[in-house]
Formats: sequence, C-alpha cells, structure tokens
Amino acid sequence: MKVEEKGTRGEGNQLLARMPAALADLMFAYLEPVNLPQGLVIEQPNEPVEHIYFPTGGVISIVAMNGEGNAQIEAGLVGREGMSGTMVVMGTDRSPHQTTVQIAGAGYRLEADRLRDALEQEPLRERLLHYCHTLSVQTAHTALANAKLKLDARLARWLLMCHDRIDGDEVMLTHDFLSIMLGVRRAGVTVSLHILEGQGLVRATRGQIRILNRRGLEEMVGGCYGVPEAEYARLMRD
Amino acid sequence: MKVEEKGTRGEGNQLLARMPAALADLMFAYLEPVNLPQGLVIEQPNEPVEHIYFPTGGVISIVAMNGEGNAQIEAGLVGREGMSGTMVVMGTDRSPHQTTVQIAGAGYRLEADRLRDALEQEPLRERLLHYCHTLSVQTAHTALANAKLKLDARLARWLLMCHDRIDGDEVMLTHDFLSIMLGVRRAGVTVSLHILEGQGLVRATRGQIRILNRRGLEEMVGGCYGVPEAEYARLMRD
DNA sequence: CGAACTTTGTGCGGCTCCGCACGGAACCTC
DNA sequence: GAGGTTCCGTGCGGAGCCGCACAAAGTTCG
Repeated sequence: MKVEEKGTRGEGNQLLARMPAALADLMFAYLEPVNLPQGLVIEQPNEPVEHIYFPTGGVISIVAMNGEGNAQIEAGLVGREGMSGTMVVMGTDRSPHQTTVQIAGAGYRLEADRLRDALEQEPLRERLLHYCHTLSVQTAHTALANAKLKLDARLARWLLMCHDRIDGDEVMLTHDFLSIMLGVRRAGVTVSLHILEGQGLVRATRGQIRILNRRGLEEMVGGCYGVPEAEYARLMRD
Repeated sequence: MKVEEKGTRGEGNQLLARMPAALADLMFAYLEPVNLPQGLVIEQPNEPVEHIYFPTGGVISIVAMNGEGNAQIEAGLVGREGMSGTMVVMGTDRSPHQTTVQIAGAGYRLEADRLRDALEQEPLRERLLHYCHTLSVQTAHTALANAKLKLDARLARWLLMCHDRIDGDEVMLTHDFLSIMLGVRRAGVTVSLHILEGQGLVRATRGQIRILNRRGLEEMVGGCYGVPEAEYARLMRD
C-alpha cells in the first residue's frame, strides 16, 4: 500500500526522501509518525534531546534566549525541508536553544541514539551536515535582517520563509505569536501587517494571514530573502 | 627548540592544541604559519575556499551579506579559539559569507584538501563539529542581540567577545570599522563609546579602545553575553 | 444569548537611532 | 611646518519602534 510505504519511508520530508536503501534498517525502520500540535515544546535548553523530528508539514522554530531568560528571538525556522535536533548531527546532545512547534503539522521522529547510529553512514551524515550548514546560514541572515530591516520587511521575510514550508497560502498565526518570534511589540505586528495589506501583498483575518503576492513580498524584503534558500538548493538538489 | 615545536604543532590555537599525535602526519605537518594583516579577505562569498585558517592571535570576522550586497553584518567572530572555513567541516567548499581579518594577528593555515583528509579521523571531526556548533550558537545570539539590545549594549557585547580573543586589554579598531560590524552609523558608535566611557568601562583614544572593567561591561549586556561562551566551554574543555 | 476570553485596532508620549552635515583633532608625508 | 588624509565629536530634524493603555471585534462555552 502506498500510504503504508509513505509511513515507513519518511516521504514528505526532504531530508529523508531519496536516501539510499541501506539506511532502511538503521533508521527508517525506527521512524515513528507523530503529530505536531502548535505549542509543543520539542527541545528544552541545555537538556538532552531524546527525539529528532522530521516534519512533513507544519513549522517548528528554534528560539535563542539569553542567560536570564528575559529576551528571546527566533533563530531558525524548520519545516519539511529540515529537522530538529541538529546538535546531534554536530556530535552533542543538547543546545542552549528551545525548539517549539510554531504551526501545527505532522512528521516523523526518531530516537536520538538511532540517529547517532545512522550517522555512521557517510551519505546520510554528509546530507545532514549540509542541512546544518544551511540552517546556520539562515540564522546568520536572521541576524542581518534583525539589524538592518524595518519591521514590515522583517515580517515579510518571515512570511516568505513560512510560506516556503506550508501547503497553500494561509498561515494560521496570531499577531501575538508573530511578535514573539520577531522580538517586537504585538501592536507593531498589527500595524506592519496593515502596511502589507495596503500594498495588496497579504490579507489578514483573525488568526490567519493569507499570502496574496509572493513576488511583492520578496521585493519588499529587498535582497534580504533568498540567500539561505539558494544555499539549500545548491546543496540539497541531488 | 620550543619555538620550532610551536610552529609545527599548532600551539596557540585551541582547536589544534592537545590533538592526538596520530594527526601529525595528516594535518600538523601541513600547517603553514601565516600573518593575518588587518583587512585581509580570507574567504569570498560563493567561492571555493582554498585554505583553512587557525588563528593564534588576532580576530577574524564572518560577515553575512544580502543578495544585492548593500547590507552586511557580522555573523561570527573567530579568534584563537576557532577556525575559518567551517563549511569544509560541514562537507562543502563554499558559503555565501565573506570572511576577513578584523584585528591583525597570526596563525596557521592548511589547504582545504588536507583538512578534508584529516576529517576522516573521528576525534578531529568531532572536535571541529563541536566548534561549528558553538559558532552557530554565537550567530544565533548575535541575532538576539541585534533584535533586542540597544546600541551601547551591543557594542559592549562586541567588545567582550573581542576581549576574549586578544592578549591584553587594548582593541585597535576605528569607530568606522565597528560601525560596519554592528551595522550602525559611525556616529552612533562614537556616542555609545562615550556612554561606556562615562561609566568607566572603557577608555577610547584614536584607533584604540582599552577595556577597563569587564565585569561592568557584562552587566551592561545583561544576560545577552555568555551563552555561546558557556557552550564552547562545555564542549571544548577536554 | 450572554459572559468570559482571545484577538485585533488605535492612540500618545518618549526614546533611540537614522541620514546628513560640518568642524576640529590627530596623524602622515613630503 | 604645510598640506592632505584619516578619524572623531557634535548637532539637527525626522522616522521607527517602544511601553502603556484602552476599546472594539470575534470566538468559545455554558
């Protein structure tokens, strides 16, 4: 059955797709389908991660926080193109970040030890290292955006990255949620969304933002979108 | 001779120090001592890197830039605790960032292919992957600082990170250089430095900033300094 | 349907940093 | 020591976002 095969093969996640069959025993056999409800915390700062998540839908978010816990910002956005738990690929079991589900979805998870075993396979390790590289390029460009862009452009960038990772054009999120990710006031998000709406780029209703004009959003971000995405395309196309 | 031993063993750089002797043939033998004059560009965006640099002094800076090249920001700071060319550890030969020498120093360099060979040795690869992990934590916290801190606190954070990587308390840099790294106006740096000076934390003269009170600088940054440093300490202490 | 709650819209004063601009100080070179 | 260059200090008007606060609109649930 097709559905069953999907379930055991990790189809739907771009890191798992098209992996050599030799990995089946080591890894695919252990993949466990999971739901990813909004708000689920899948990694706590400085605590060992037990499971690695490979979304097939939805968006998870890596949040950096300061030592006192009174400041936080989204440092990475992960969807079906990626995975959580990259620190395991890097050879450690924890990181100082928190990882939560931003937009509900589904995917597979794997015990961290199973991933560690599977990393012995060179093709898998290389592929996942490539992904970790693109994720840190994404983080670097978030640093760039945070320093140089105005709020409406940062919002546009976030919506684009989110749009890349979902089906359809509707992002189900409140302004409040967005304000936390962008590290700004909730009211600032409201106003900026009105600006985007005024230009016909999005349509916002309660708890939902519909992307109307991707190209227009990209123009608004002006060169601060696309570099990490190009790096992903370069490394992951095969 | 002591000096000669330093030259062939990579002493002075914390990644090279205390590596198993088995690596000598693969890597240490190929280490080439180099000077790192200020302004030297050691990696160009999207071009293959030929050499990996392991500073023993001075500071190099990883700069993320947008697609149109009209916006840039420092995404990573590297000194004797680290290395350039982390993308090679991640299995690729280029990245979209630029890497330049911020503060003159010295170190060793290695042909990228020699590093690729040496990465076959598990202990080395693990150590360098751990470093790459800490570097991306640093980048994430730069994103946090850029979003949440005022300019004087960001400047204080930068000075602290720089101070960690140099001998003595004197940072030889112009306000102009700093303004580019922080992505702000040159005049803004001047004013912020006066604020730090007014609190007795630093003393600035032409082309030079002397750190007077580290503890005070740390307080000013308020929890937004130290997390990446702690992660480095956790992973690299052995 | 009405109460409680969540989400969004709007306003105000204030701080921070921007772009722009110019003057002066330190240093370098001949 | 004259002239050029680099670097630093300062000011001004304005944009952008802040914290705070409150009202309105939408949703849930009994």
